[in-house]
Amino acid sequence: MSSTASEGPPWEPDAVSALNVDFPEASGEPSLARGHARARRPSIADVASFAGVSHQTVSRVLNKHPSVREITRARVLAAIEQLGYRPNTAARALASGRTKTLGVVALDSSLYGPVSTMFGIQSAAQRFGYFVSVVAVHSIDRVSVTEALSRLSAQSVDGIAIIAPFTQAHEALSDLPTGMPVVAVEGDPEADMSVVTVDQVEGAKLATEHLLGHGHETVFHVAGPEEWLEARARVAGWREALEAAGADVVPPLSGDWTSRSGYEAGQVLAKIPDATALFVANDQMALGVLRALYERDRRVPEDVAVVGFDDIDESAYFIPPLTTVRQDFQRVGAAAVHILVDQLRSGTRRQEHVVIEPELVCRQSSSPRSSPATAVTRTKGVGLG
Amino acid sequence: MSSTASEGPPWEPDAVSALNVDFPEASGEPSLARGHARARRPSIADVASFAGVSHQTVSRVLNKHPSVREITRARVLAAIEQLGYRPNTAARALASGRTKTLGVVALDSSLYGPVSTMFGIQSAAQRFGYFVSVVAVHSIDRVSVTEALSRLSAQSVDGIAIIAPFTQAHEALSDLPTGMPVVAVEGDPEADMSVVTVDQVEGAKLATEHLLGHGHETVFHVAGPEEWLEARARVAGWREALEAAGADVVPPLSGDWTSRSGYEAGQVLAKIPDATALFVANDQMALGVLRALYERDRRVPEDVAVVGFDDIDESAYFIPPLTTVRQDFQRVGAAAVHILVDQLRSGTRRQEHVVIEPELVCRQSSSPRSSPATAVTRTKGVGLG
DNA sequence: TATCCTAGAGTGAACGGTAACATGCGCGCG
DNA sequence: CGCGCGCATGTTACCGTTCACTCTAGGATA
Repeated sequence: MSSTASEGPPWEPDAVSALNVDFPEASGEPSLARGHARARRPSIADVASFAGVSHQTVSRVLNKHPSVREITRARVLAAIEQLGYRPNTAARALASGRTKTLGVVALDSSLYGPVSTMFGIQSAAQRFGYFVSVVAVHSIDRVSVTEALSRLSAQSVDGIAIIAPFTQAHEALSDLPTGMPVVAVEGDPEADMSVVTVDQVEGAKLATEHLLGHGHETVFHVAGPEEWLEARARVAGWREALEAAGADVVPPLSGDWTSRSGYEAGQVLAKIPDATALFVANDQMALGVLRALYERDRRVPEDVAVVGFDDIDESAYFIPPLTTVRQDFQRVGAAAVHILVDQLRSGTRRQEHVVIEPELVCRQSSSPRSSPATAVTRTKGVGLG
Repeated sequence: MSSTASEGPPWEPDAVSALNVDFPEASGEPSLARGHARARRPSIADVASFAGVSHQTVSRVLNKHPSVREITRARVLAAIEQLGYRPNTAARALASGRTKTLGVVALDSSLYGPVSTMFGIQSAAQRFGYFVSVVAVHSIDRVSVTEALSRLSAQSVDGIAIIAPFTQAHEALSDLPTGMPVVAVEGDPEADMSVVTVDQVEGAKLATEHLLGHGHETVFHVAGPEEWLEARARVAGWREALEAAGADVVPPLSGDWTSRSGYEAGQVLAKIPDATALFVANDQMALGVLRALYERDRRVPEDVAVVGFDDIDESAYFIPPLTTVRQDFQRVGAAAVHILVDQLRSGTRRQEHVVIEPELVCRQSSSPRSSPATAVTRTKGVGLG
């Protein structure tokens, strides 16, 4: 009768039913609890006998097998709805070997990049009907990563994403079962596995060229920890841009991503008269740098221009608002999931390298001071070159 | 013979074996991959026949059943080690009904508090041998939360923690199957379920009293969004402190936790000459406030004293360094997991309310300016009363 | 018209564990 | 000395799906 509703069972991630916010509150069918009937959850067999078909037919409907007559399909779906049936993931996993779960290895820190990436992965996975199981590691030594992978593999996840931008992480991956799809997020593009990265080199170039374009002789750099691939790539991009412009390359200072380390680097840089343009490898450190400059009465941007990296939410409200390089972590996460799902579907294990382009966001910290009101709201990359 | 090694199988979270970083690299037993033998993973039956016992005996060893002779136990463990056996979680879940997985409903944002809590939960869960499955929600309307719970319940997690500090979240919980242990993190202490909270009222009082102690007539407040219980509790604590001191209660402004909203509030407050002391409901907003005050040439702390809430990593490097209230999210997460695991073990569903005390961290933004060097490093709550 | 193929449906056996019950054996007790 | 009890172990039945077959009817093909 009312065949206008979306096809397929209600728990499936389905673009149509996702939009269908038509919530029949008054309906007799309770959403999660079976209400008064304290019996066990209905199984596929219950559905089968209720619909008058074999359990296998129900299974076929559930898995969208083509050779099921439309009328039968409808009867089964009706039975499913009636009984409030939900498939048992454990049983499904046992029988099929697939868990519909992706594992994520994430660094146990509130760093903006990793966290945003994790949520990006989570939301993309959800769209594809996958669960996400997170294992956090305190540090990315090989032992920790191996142990994390071991946990995930014990849980027999279908695929693994590692947000652990270290070379060591790649080594640990080598002793994973070979069948398991893996993607390294912000990993080494040279590694022999699928990788999703933001083009850090390009981002660093954008930042450096932007500063050079304002007439600075050269650009000083506060780098991230050497173990981080991102930190290295940003150094490389910065160096390339300087060399291309024939500018001096002053050895970079290096921090550990924290505001504290940025502050310390800033204290050094504030004493160098020539340091009129700074490219800082992330926004947190840039905050520390700004503070150090402020304490030494070096005005930003008049005396020193500063550019950060990441575009954290707060950077538009630093003093002064920070010019920075934005990375679209949502897309990074989505790309990672795409790769895993593709490999899962096709069964192939080809290596894919997705590169996402960053974007320069110009604010006051790198340009002659303009009126505050406009400067604060103007966050899109308005070229000043 | 060599009974000095840790008891029990190697994958178990075991304090002893966790410390045992004695990594026999040269051992013939591959850690994850079965190496050349491309056969399927060994099952409990393989272990049983290898050890010359029944599969049930193996199961008993795995589950630490008491009545297994020591010698048998050793034989089984040896077989397990030999074959590199790892239990199949899906099969275990199917047979036992328990998945050893905790579900976490988290807000899809990089807000410091929720993220830190999530990692706190993750690491505590890991200690207890539980996996963590995360479902992110974009907002905490009832529909989103219900859907998130539905996903977790489909995955048949053993227990659920909700980091969603809204009253609506509680409503959604009501249609969960009644058997499922649930804990609300930063939830409503009045709700009829287990709750872990930081004492927000107390934290707000600390902040307010601190400011009053510096001789300010009254304290203005920039609150968080009204839907957030934490925001409300902070308002309540602030109000209580003011009333206890007989100070005026000026209606609070309210923001949405972002620096932007703090900036907007700050623009208003900067115009009010009486506003010499501000308590801002989180550090991000405080950043925006500081910036607005800076633009209007209101000096902090000389003209206006500011106190934030959360103690994010960056707040020590704001201009000036921010006095704020620290919450120990690691402990919050641990407490939440404790409650769930307790309920799981005992089978009871008693309500527990754990309250964690916050701590005031004094920095320059609220006190007469001292020398920068000491002020930056002094982060512990040094009373200035 | 006899034969083959295919769509649609059913049957029984995995999948890898846990749980309940059965068995054998040594030992204390009336 | 027979009985019952508890320990150590084995046997068998699930748990809820998917998978590899089988079966059947009807249409195309020769």
